[in-house]
Amino acid sequence: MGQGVEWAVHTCVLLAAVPPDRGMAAAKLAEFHDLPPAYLAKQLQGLAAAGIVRSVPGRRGGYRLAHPAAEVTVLDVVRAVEGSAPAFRCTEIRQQGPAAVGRAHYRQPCGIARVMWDAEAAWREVLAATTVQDLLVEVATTAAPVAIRRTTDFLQEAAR
Amino acid sequence: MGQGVEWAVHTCVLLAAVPPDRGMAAAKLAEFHDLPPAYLAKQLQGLAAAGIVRSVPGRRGGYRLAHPAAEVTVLDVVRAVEGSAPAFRCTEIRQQGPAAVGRAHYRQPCGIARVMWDAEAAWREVLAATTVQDLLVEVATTAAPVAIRRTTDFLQEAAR
DNA sequence: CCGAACTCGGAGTGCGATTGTCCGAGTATG
DNA sequence: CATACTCGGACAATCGCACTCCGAGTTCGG
Repeated sequence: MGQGVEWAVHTCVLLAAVPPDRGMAAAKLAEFHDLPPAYLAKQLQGLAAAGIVRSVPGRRGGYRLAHPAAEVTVLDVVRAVEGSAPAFRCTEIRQQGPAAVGRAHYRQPCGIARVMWDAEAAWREVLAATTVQDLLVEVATTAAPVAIRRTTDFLQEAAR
Repeated sequence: MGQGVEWAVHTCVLLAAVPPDRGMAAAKLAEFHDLPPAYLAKQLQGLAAAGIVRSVPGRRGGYRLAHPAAEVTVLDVVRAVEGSAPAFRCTEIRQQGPAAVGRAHYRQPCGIARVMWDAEAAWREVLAATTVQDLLVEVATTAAPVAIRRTTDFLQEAAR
């Protein structure tokens, strides 16, 4: 799993904490987590292309969530960054070798692939059950008061 | 996900089809699925190191399953080849940046990491629910009779 | 109306992991 | 005891990820 996933989810949670009609520049988003600004920008491009965030160009531009935080699941963010291709690729090696028979005889998909795909479906189901809103609420209720204060201070300074 | 996973699982299912006190050479295992012999040998080394298969050196040596096929889960095979490290690595970026506070304030693990790890746990659970024996039975009951015949012919010729 | 500064967007680069290959050490056989 | 066949680990090529930089576009201030 790529490193960018962690950054993207954290960034979306941060964006969920700014007022819905405000945005934040990519450089500020990177500064909040001390990340390489240029590379986070690349991830944000992926999020924008997937419709998770909306980019606003210009002098006071930046990024903002394209939809309410309660409607954005963790799965959406992961798929935007990592792509939606299944992790397991079945190359149908059962159709190769001395025991292979005509292609028409393999009507059902390979049992191994089915198990792998079922596992990935269970994985996606868990990720789809949690929204960015849920994550924000959890942080807001469990984080130390000092950390919350510093975050609000940062938001007041950096939000547009 | 690595390509070797598919090869390893298919190979274990094939090994489950040979009599328990017999084995098969790596070259023959590769020939059955038309795979690069040297690279499959590498995967088999991983399986042997993890205790999934047992290697027999010498003139009439080869590989055989180290345990009954009903006791080997797909998860075991995947972890032997891909490693048991979690796909998602939490680098604790919440502890970096201007809003970070002392390390002692982060008692609970990061909520994002928890969701990711829950998803991976669900993934592993599905993979652990299917054994190599299950896969072999499914192939034996659903494959075309011609394919089964060719497989048994191959086994009689290649098994040791 | 115009200049300027700041924003996003895509093209370009280095590195680590995976893929793939080879030859040597070891063992049961005849 | 010689041999032929096996596994085992050491050795390159390829691909995707991590990272950076500069140009196009837009809004703000004068």
